[in-house]
Amino acid sequence: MTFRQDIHSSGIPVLCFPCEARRRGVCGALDPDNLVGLAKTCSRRRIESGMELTGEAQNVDSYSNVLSGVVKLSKSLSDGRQQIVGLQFAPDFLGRPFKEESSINAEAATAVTLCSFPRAAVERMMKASREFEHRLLKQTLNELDEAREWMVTLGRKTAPEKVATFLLMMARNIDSSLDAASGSASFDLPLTRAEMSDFLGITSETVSRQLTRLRADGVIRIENARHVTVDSISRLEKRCGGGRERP
Amino acid sequence: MTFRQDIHSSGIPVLCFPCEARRRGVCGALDPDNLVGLAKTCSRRRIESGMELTGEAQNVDSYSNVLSGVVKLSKSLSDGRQQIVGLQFAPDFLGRPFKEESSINAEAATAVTLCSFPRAAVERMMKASREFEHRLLKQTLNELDEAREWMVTLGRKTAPEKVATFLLMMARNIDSSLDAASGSASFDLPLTRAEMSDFLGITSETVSRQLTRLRADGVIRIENARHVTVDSISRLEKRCGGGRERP
DNA sequence: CGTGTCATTGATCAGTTTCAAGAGTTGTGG
DNA sequence: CCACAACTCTTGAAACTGATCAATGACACG
Repeated sequence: MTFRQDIHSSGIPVLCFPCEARRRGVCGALDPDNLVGLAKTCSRRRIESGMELTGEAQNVDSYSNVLSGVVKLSKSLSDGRQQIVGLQFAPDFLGRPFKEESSINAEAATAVTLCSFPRAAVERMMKASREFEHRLLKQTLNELDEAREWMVTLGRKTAPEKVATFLLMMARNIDSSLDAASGSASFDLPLTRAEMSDFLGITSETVSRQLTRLRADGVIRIENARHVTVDSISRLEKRCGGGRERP
Repeated sequence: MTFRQDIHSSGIPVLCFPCEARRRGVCGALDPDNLVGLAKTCSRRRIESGMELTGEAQNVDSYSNVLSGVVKLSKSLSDGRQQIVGLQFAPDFLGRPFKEESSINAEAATAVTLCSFPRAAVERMMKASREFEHRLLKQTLNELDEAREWMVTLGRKTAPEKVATFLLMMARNIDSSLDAASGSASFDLPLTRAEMSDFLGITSETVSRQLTRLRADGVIRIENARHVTVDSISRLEKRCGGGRERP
């Protein structure tokens, strides 16, 4: 893979200049020098939906930034039962530092663009830039918060609430309609019914039934099984089963 | 709270010398100078079972190391449903850095000893010692792994498997019998049936029934509702519903 | 225009919850 | 030291939610 390594007048590699990971991701931690060093080793890859990025119990030889698309992280039991334990959107950092092998499965849920770095380069960067490690810590803490939030959904919510919670999460993460605070959202689901069921800890039939119910109740519109429109986010929120304690 | 601030010949505060957090926790990151600085601000506290350490949506004004006992982290929905999202054992670091207020509830599940530091002191230490932040990152990554592992239990395991998985986790964390690899374990449950149910996403009645079943099947012995003995860990493992993919 | 994958819908079934009652424990005060 | 109160735990029966099994429908692709 070849790309221009010209240095922009600001000292930032052209490849990195428009990159989301520089603004909001871990690369924002790097000064131009470090960024140039890392950019030399990186490779941009487009990955088709359904491709496996890292298998469970597989060696980790690279880390990546998610530049577009959705990556699903999953774990499975030996009898085939599967649980999706997280979704990553741009500009999340993908990979588990400080461990020889991954304990989770990473797979492209949609078409995905990654900016990948060899393991060694990331480890060098982690040593070189304190801010880099700091950002990693912050992202990890956020992921931990999200994981725990999801544990409440998995352990304590009913099937209708689970599906509503998922839709709300999607509306907040990948709403393609421009009007942010308009109270409505419209988006393509990045997951199949079966994947949603693995995320929510229910069956795909139940997911389907609950979506049908939400449509019948006028909470959502389903254009073509993949595309969903939520006219009133607040109505959807009411179906998520109450948030934090103390109103 | 007063304590001797004498400096041991090694330069390590006497209070810290025997401390588990120095050997395996975040304090191990600190050189004697930093350790002395931090020790000046710390206070050792004994907390009775059931006391709340940090409420949801409450300001975080201190961080702690868990020195003994078990701390339970939970989240709850507005209608009272509760989910325990993690347990912390010695010498875990307790608290959520970089956030004004906690989004989870921390409560002493058993009697607990803490070594608490004012927020500012920890933040100073995080700036002063790179290794300190590094250890925090490592612990956070481990907690994330554990949270995701638990998501599989919550989302994809049956009630019998959930209870077995919980017992196995306890056997590994707080086995009081000395013989480590003997294949047996004996311990006091740190949680009531109701708390176990909130951890496992089932009802306390179901927990009770499953424990009864495990006892009837000879997998565990129940001495007094709180104390459990597992004679064969491997038999217990078989009831956890299969671990990782690919045997 | 098959063929295969994914989604919907229906009917039945099983596991878990709910409701209810009783058995064990623990602590308190007479 | 015993009796009573307050819990926690166990057990049973009925009710329900969500799973399973099965058939059909929708859509994309060769």
